[in-house]
Amino acid sequence: MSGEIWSIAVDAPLGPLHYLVPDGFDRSVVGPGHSVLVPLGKRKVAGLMLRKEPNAPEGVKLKAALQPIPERPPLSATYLQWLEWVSRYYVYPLGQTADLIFPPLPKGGGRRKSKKGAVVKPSTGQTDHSVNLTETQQAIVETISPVGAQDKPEFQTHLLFGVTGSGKTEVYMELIARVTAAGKQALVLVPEIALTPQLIERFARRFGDDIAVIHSHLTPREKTDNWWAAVNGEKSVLIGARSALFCPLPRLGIIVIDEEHESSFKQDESLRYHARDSAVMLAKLNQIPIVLGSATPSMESWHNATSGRYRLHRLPQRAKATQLPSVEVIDMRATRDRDRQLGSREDGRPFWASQQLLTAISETLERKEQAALFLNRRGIAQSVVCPVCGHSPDCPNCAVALTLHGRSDLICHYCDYHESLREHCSKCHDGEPKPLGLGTELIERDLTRLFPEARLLRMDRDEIQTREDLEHAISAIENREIDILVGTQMIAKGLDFPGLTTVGMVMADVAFNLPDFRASERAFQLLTQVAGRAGRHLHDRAGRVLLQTYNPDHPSIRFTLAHDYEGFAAYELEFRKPLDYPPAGRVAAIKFMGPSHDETEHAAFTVAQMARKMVASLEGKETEVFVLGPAPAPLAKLRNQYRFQILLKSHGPGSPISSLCRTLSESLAHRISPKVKVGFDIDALHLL
DNA sequence: AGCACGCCGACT
DNA sequence: GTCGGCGTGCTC
Repeated sequence: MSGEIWSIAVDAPLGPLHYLVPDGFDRSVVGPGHSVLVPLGKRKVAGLMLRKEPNAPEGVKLKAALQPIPERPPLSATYLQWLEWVSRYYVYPLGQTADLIFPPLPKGGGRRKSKKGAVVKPSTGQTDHSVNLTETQQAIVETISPVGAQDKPEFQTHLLFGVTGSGKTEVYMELIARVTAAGKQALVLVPEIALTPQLIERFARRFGDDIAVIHSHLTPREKTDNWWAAVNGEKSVLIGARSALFCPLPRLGIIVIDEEHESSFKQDESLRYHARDSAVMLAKLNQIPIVLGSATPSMESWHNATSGRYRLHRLPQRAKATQLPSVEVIDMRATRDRDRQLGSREDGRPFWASQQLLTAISETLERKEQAALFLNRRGIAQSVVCPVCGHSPDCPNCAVALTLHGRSDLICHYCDYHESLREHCSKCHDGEPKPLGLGTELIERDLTRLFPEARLLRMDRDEIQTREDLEHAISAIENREIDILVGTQMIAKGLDFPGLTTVGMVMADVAFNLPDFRASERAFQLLTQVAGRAGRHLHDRAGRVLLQTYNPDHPSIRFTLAHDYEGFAAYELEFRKPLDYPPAGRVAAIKFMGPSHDETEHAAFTVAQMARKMVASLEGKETEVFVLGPAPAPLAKLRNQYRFQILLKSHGPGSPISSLCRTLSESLAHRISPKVKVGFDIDALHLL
């Protein structure tokens, strides 16, 4: 059989393989970026054609490609190049990386009684094209995308820095309008949790049904329909969570990443890509602008913006005439000491609540406004502890304590293992286990007692499990059917309720007491975000935010109090620099997972040794790289899998770590037990 | 990742 | 005897 030899990326954890594309193949479907079905061993898998090769590697008998895959549209050279970058940089097989770019189902297959074309519920009234930008907003739009520039666009990363309510979305929409008017498409990525009906409705008011939406709560069919609507150019605006980045848009003209600091843009399994960073590369390859927006930019983006790599745009204050909320710090050490002196709390006040917080809630209720209490932990108690022997029941599958829910349900927050709380300690059979710590459920229970007349709603993963749950909750709050809201992260992000004027952070310490170098950054972001929920629609006065903490002097608290992001960033960057933490240096984690503790640990030691040897041989030639560990992962055991990790840290910029990991992954094949799974986490977000 | 092959234990 | 467990090895 005669034909051309092509290297083809196959859907398997392998590098590209060579295949014969027979002469009889339809020439119109042969070329880089086209998908073909190829034989691999005894099975048939999808393959992506990369390039024509002059000859086959020695000692292999070429197989012939079987047939084209019409359900997979051909990828442009740009998307192909981008996929190759993603695959190389994040050290993940190209064929499996490429698999993410195609829809979950074939086009139109299994046609159902679906509302044809109704990709987005058309918004109620008319679309509203009236534009009322402030002068600052207008100036920013002009700088990023002057009228007419859509025809000769240039690559530039813009950081749009502005507090909640400063009007970032208006800027996005005006930029997008210019791009779509020029016949191009816009990609908008938002964190999954922020992809609310309200947000979609906002875009729908401006762009009508020229919108496609992709998020994880769609059925595969809906996802496929939206995917095609964007890929065949029917829709000009694609709004989606992280994975929408992999939707190959034919006329991409601008990318927007809202809340760019959100850690959910990083996928933390299989292909561990960062959607923001990968999007910047996609924009660069397309030579188009990309806009990152945040009220609390990541240290990486802030560093890039202040060093001139990105262009910084400030939206100074709230666009409407509302004030920033007033933030008060409540030193819980004083509350605790007073409680101890009194011996007991005769007023029935729960240990987690200061008098100031309870008073603020009462006042809010009297004004018929809404209050929200935030705590980043579900359940009644963090754990239960035996007062006699100190034992806490822990999960048999994971290395964590069980969390108390309700009266007597002990639940593992990682694998969902359940057991009942025994009356007596299962270890010493003597003491009666007592709850330790607190969670949203306890707060709700105490509030029910303290404010019996108030209507309470708890929003956390136990209560809100589906998108419908979320929508119901949101509309209940909007319709003022709720007086006090208690919740986790879920209520901190993107929600905007006119009646919400008072926000309490029950224990700010939960965020920054984690032993991770990003803990301060995350705490500052969270505190600022939570604070931003209060009084967004008040005109006569400021909303009120109360932060309860045992560390009132912590920098995250101090700078939140002063609404001073830039001060915080300067402080934080100065702290990281001497330690080579990002953005001063780069980090990566090599993760090991296996059913046997010893084998997993051994594999990690073997790879660490290989890495050290490689680093030594690079000495002087490249940027310095440090190999740390291996050490047990923060969650040393998860779902009966033991976990170890090696950390790599490099001094200065550049990406020697990624290429080091690539070399490692190629030479690692037969040197460690096949039972141990190895994953590379380039630019890892969670080190500890 | 699949899917083979292959070498051991325990079942009608 | 052979059915089936999963260790090991390969896929152009």
